[in-house]
Amino acid sequence: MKTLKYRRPRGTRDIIPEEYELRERLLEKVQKTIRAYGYKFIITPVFERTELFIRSIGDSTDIVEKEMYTFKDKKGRSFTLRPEGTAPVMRAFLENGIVPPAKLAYVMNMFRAERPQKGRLREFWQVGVEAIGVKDPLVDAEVIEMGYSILKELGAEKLVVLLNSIGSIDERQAYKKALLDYINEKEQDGSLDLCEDCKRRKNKNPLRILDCKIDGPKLKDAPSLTEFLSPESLKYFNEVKKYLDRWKVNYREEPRLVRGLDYYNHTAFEIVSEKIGVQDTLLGGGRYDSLAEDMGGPATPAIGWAMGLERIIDYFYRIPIIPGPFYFVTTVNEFSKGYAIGLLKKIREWKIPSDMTFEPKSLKAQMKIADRLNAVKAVIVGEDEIKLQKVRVRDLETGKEELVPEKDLVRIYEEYLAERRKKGLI
RNA sequence: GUGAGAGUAGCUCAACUGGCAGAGCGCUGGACUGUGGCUCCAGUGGUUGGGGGUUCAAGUCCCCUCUCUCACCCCA
Repeated sequence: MKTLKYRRPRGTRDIIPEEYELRERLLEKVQKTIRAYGYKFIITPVFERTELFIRSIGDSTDIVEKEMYTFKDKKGRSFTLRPEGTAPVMRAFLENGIVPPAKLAYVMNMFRAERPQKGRLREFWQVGVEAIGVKDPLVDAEVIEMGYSILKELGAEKLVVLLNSIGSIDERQAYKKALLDYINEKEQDGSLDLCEDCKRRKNKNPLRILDCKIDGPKLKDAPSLTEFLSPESLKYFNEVKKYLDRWKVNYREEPRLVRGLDYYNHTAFEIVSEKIGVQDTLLGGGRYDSLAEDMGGPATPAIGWAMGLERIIDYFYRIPIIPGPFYFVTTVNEFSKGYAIGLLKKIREWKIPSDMTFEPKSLKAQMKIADRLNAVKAVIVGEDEIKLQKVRVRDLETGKEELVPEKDLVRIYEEYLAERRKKGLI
């Protein structure tokens, strides 16, 4: 390849027409469903005060420690390209005085400076929902069920909801301490030697040690998080499951499922597809009842999830054929071309997608372009047609031609639309 | 951030142990002077990702760098 001067930054993607079209369709479907559950869409700024993310996500999380795109403005204030949507949406909810209960949804791009791999980019798009202001097992179940339904509608296969309750912050704190005590004790009597990763996890996120491929199995008789949940937490969790059963959501309890971000409590979940590779989480979320208060707002319970658009697109969507102009106007010489540009303008005033070539080209070459663009009809304007005050309309699929007066172009277009509608193609 | 593999025409990929950079598809034109898709013919196409080194000679070997892929960490 010729060496270009500029290439896109690592881990980013250009959304070229094929993928753009595909996204539009996919998002249309997703947004329709989300609205059916009573959500309203919002957009927040791409960057926020760095502090917002550090305080809400947690300063010892990977996101904050090594993945944020942070920069300073001219006055030395620190800003960060959003690495996730929940904190900004909650901030917007509070700042705009939106009245709870509120169901907010978004389609926004996120930025994390990770090493890219399949299904993991530095700039990526998420569809997310946040149900703010209600604490009831029904909401938890509804949010999860909606995510599950959306993925199913999109054609994702072998879906499983992984479900857990990580308790209140206090309960989790108590458990963390018990787990660490247990581990420290075993390390001291020499019966346990943690791997390098887990030594690091001890300080950062000890709950993850249970999930470690090396050390996890060694901790079979460690205390379990469930033992530390209060009767209320357990009851709440059981009710969530009850509703999920009722709505026939395929879930599996996953006691080792924990959330990386600090603001989560109680219900935590992921939806994975067992059909795809290592990055199999299509959607992840949980409850975060203390976030609003942490940000200086009134105590407001909330729950939500985010879904990675690229992962869906990569695995479940095929490239669609992009529709071209409806009419492609072709000419045979300079005279007919002069006539045709007038006709083209008229067609466009009728708001019918249309185009033609301006460079002098043979009719054959023009037809070829029409075909390549996926045009529906070629409109041939030749001297014979002009003499008859008509145009020749050639159907590019069937090859059938008809000689009609100009204004029939509107009728032909409308008939085509009606036909497509009848077939449910629009 | 750690580890491994890869990068050759617009795209998909060839080129034996270092020895003239190729094919298919695409694109342009023609066969068919006003008719696309099928077929046939011709043409177009490259600093072999970039930089440096070894060598008579480097796509091929060595070093650096960029990007992609896979895995780890972690996550959507």
